[in-house]
Amino acid sequence: MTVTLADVAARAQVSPATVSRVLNGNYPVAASTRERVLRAVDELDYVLNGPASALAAATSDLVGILVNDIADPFFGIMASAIQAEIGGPGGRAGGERLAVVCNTGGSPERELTYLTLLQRQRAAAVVLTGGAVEEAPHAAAVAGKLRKLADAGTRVVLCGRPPAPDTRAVALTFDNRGGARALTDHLIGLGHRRLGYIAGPGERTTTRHRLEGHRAALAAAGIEEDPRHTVHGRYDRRSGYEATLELLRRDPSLTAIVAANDSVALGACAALRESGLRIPEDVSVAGFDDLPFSIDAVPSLTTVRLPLSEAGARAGRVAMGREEPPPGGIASVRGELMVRGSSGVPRE
Amino acid sequence: MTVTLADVAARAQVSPATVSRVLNGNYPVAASTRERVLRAVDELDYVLNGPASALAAATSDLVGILVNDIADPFFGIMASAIQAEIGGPGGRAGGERLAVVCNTGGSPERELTYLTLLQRQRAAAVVLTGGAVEEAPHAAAVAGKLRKLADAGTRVVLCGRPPAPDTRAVALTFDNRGGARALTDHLIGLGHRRLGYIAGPGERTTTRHRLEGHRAALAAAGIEEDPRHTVHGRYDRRSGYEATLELLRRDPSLTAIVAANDSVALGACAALRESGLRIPEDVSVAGFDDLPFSIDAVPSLTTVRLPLSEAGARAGRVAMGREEPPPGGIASVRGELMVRGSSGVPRE
DNA sequence: CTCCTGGTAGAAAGCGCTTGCTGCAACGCT
DNA sequence: AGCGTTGCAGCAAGCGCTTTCTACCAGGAG
Repeated sequence: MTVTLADVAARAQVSPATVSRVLNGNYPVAASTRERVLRAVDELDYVLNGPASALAAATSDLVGILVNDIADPFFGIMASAIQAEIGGPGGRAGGERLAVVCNTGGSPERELTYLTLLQRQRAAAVVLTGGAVEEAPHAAAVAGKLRKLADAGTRVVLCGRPPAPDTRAVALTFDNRGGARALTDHLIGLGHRRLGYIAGPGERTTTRHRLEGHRAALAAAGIEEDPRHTVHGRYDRRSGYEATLELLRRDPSLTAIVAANDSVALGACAALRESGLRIPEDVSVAGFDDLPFSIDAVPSLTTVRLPLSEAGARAGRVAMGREEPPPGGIASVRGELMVRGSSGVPRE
Repeated sequence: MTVTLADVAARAQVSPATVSRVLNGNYPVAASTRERVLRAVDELDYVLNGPASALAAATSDLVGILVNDIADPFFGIMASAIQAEIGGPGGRAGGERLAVVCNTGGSPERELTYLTLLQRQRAAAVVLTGGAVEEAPHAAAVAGKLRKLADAGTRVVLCGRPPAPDTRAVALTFDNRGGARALTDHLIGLGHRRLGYIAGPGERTTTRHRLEGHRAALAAAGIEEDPRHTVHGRYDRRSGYEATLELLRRDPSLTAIVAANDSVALGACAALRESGLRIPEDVSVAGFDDLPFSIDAVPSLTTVRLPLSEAGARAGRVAMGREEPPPGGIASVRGELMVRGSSGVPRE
């Protein structure tokens, strides 16, 4: 039923070996022969059998991209950039690779299972994006998998994710701590003293790093930290909305709210507005990531811009072996403070 | 180096066939034997070789999801929903399938190449999302591929995409025309007579359908169409911004702007605001899709809600053969008009 | 005119898994 | 007791491709 290499070979009057070589182009084949083969391929509408090829060659052209939440533009933008470099079809690289993005939904188990699935497929490379879960057993399990993948020849790259020790994985990490520090410094510089902080899920590295940066800024300014001023939630709008109401309940005198990311910040804005508070006159708001919609918020969001596309592209190139990994396999990518309309001098 | 089925078999003192059957669970194996095998698998840390298995079984557990732009939440949300149903790891289905999303970037060639790649991998199913390109040769090429995929046993589902005749592909189509009609009807009902329309790229089905709905509403209200009132652009914020300035230049007396989608609408809002026009007092704005951020716009966006998640989930189930396809293989999914703050009675 | 070399093509041995078929106990029936 | 069942396990033949090794053909050198 389906056309095989042998069929093409028969039609072109050559051996299967020759057809394979023409298709892979890694062995000298006379021009006339090549042409004949190519014609046969065309006439028969032959499509290579990926699994068979992967089995025989012991490698596949699959590249996995793991993301925590594909519905979140943060990951969408990164995935898009990574994938553009991987090649996928149309990428600049000649070798067509199937860049596939896998949605872990932030679940450690899923992450592991996807890694296994990718290992099973003998993926050529794997890029893990976004923060990791810090729970020890899981971190160890992931590290183990990554090590095995690397052993099997799969290139592993972490993008926007902290380095994984002892894994030979290249890490392009975002300087969340530094970005958060700069952001809160900015707010403090404006005169704010009572700042609420809406953090992400407690077990994620991203959450911890941003929170640490925030606290470092407070400490540096001699502002004592009030435990009531920090609330944990998810990385979404809804969470920001609810957390803001909670913060306001705990301390109505807050003059600024720092959110874990832009989506959360948007939710915070909505909650403030509904509470009759003006932004930034009554309360300043700050986000993180600088996703495209942040500039359209009213007022536009003060935030920390993360070079998602650039980092993704670089990760993609490294994964393809088209760019040298950074020295030591680790690079820290800095964010840039974007001061916009949502932050201002506090009232009183 | 790597552990194979045979190694596991040796360790468990059974034949490779038995190990395979334990792993696939589609053949009776005595409990004691099964347990022994499972233990060996565990001890050896065995990982099935996907390609080999796919080759032997002539099917793989790959499911492809094609999207036009993975950085766009419209697709992210759908992909997420589809994938949750496909299973991926953690899905409700037992059989672990690797749901992979492929980013075509809206390019017809890439779409085709991805389809070939998926065909090459002998994918179990393929879900194509979003509008299609209408150019005849390309449409034919895609239809041909889909037919071949179907012939090879791959289930093909279209989600938010018009039916592909003669392809046996199941289509869950959004009623873009109806939604657009309702939206413009709403605006006309408020008293608007001079409406600008920012359309998407001309060659996409989505663009055409939404535009048709809009025009149908105008015609029904006896409003003559002014060619100056329609501008084409891309489906992004930037495009909305520029198109709005252009519309305003062409006819400063417009009282409403209907955008191809929410992102475009956001851009339109920004342009209006910068032009010193109030929304909706001076100009009403309407979007399409009802993406999460639409409600956070100020004022919140009047738009047409498309059940992205629901449709995606359904598409995923159909792709898995877990739900009956709609009668005739085609279902039209309706949108719901969401009237919010960005639309109001025109001035004067 | 033979020998060697460089350039191509073919033969064939797998890659690791699935599965149809066969084999063989143990069992229950008449 | 004899024989058909039933339940499980193994054998072995591929699945379609890659790749090593061998074979061959020219042509130039000796």
